[in-house]
Amino acid sequence: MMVESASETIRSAPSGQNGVGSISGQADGGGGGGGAGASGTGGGGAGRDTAAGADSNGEMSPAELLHFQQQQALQVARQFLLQQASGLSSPGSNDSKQSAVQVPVSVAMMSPQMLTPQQMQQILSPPQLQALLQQQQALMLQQLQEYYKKQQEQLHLQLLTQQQAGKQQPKEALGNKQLAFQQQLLQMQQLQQQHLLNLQRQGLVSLQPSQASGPLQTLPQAAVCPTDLPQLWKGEGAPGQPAEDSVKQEGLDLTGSATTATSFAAPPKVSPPLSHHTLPNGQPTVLTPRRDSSSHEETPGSHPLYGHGECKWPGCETLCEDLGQFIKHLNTEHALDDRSTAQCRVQMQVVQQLEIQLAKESERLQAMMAHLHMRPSEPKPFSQPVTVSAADSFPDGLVHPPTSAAAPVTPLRPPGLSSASLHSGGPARRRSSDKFCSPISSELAQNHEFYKNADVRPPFTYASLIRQAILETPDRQLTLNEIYNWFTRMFAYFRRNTATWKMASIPEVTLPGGGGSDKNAVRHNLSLHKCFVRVENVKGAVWTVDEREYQKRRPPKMTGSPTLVKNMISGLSYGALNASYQAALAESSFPLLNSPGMLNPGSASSLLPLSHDDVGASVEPLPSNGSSSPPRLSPPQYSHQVQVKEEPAEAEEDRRPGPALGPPNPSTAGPPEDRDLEEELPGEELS
DNA sequence: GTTGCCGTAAACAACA
DNA sequence: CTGTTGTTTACGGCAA
Repeated sequence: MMVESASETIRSAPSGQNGVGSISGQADGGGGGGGAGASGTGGGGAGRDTAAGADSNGEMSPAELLHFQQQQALQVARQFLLQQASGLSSPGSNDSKQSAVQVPVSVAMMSPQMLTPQQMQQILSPPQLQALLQQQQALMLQQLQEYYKKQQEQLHLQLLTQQQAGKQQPKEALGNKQLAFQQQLLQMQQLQQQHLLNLQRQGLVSLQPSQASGPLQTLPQAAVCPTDLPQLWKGEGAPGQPAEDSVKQEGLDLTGSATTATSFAAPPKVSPPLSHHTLPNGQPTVLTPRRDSSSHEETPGSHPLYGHGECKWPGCETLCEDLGQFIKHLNTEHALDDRSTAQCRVQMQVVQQLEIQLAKESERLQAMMAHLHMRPSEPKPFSQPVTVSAADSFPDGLVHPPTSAAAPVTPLRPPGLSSASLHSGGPARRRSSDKFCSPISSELAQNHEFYKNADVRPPFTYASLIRQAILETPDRQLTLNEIYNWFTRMFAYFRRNTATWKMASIPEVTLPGGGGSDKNAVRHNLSLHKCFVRVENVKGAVWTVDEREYQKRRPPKMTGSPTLVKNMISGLSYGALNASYQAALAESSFPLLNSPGMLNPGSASSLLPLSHDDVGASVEPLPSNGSSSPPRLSPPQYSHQVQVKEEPAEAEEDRRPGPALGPPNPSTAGPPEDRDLEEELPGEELS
């Protein structure tokens, strides 16, 4: 998995698809520099030393040489560890801050300021988290690229030297060297294990049986002990390095014999290719358990590094027909060698960096929420946690369209949106917001730019959006195609899916995440909801909105429970509402809102609709006024105009939109059904 | 556990 | 024949 995700991320990153971009963007700037610098420092230094050593090696006695080389190896490894610990290597935008992180991430993660696991979970949905991780991973990988290469060079140099110089005891030399490395790796492993454990404890990482199969699971207690190492190596299980096998076996099967370290040290060279069944489980250790979640952990016959028929080792996408073949591939191509170990290290760093980043972002989110007076642990925010991207979007309270970052897919969170409303676009989503707290019109107005540029799925239902589209037009009517256009024009999200948008029929580029035809969804909604009325126009058929019907839809909740409405409208609701809205309210000090009348559900509903465009249904009143940014009228004025204009207009227009000839709007007149609304709306509105 | 809403997918028909 | 527009049904997820 990791591999795959990494590679994917990298690929996608450039294309600028994800919102996470925001993060990455930041990271890039600072991170790049930081990372490079760090790597340079560590790797460079080591490299030099190594080189020097190699040169002089020729004249040393075998014994000396060996010793020397061992020292070098240790040094390199130490440097690496050092970097890890100090966070020097970390690239991220946060170098400066990161430097502060001198402790293993795990420790950092545990800092008090951190959100609780639950909170984190709420904030970051698995997919989002994953996306974030992937993004970060990509970044990290890139940034670590240099370091990695240097390390590689060094290692190769060493190897060459060894082979040349120590023909007599090549194996021994190698063995020693490996031993040294292994020891270092062991240390790193320990760090990592601690990490995982910490994460696990925090609930950030849920180790799945299969994933954890490795050390953590099998040898919980041993997690921190050498045993893990083997596994790390085992994965790469090299034909050339049998030791692993044995080691692995030991590690896995024998619960944790501390001896492992030694054990593998001893045999470093022989290798019984693992055939193994063990392999499947073993690998994982290394990295982020989470990522894999997508695939096969559950299947016993699966392997964390194998999925979709291909090897997921970082940078390797070799196709393997079956697990057996894959294992073979794993053992040959990703054996325990310098390259593999280096990759492991890189991966570890990636994970660590991600963890650090996650911690930071979480913290940021918390601060943001605190600032917005939102309850950190929102009532179960929506199943969709927000991508925490970032902070970027925030400071000014204005939308920061991801410009340079290329409108990353991600989610910069629209300033005005509550975390709830944002969702990263997975298939199933809940537009909770449109249920009551967010008036599309104002919301859109506020975040117009944001939605236009950020690939974020708007937190509104299709129905709401369609309605919005229609109401935005002077005539209050649109053809299907115009509606489509509106969607694509207004939302980067739909634009992105243009291909699918066009129609399912066009196989074209079916975006992976994108999925199906939103067009179909639009059509479906138009047909399905009574509130959308098709009118035969001169030009053809156009769609209009039957406001009553539309309101009728949701009100059930609102009207149904006056108390609810009341609450929402009243101060209580404020708390729940968006900070931005609140702010808007405060600013505009909309009289109506404060007026007792607002408490009355009926009045509320009447007002709402008035507000500009969407106001929909429910309790959007709040936002409607102040927030509606588009036309900058003074709140009162604006609202007034709207009211007067819209309501009546709607009533009439809806029924027979403009030129509508034979307005098939039966619904309008229908008194019985609309009672609640009709009674309330008309009267109040007009009044 | 039920219900309602929503999103998605898909089959189909009518029409240009 | 193909593509678009509409309608309808089914299914799953989620929240109340």
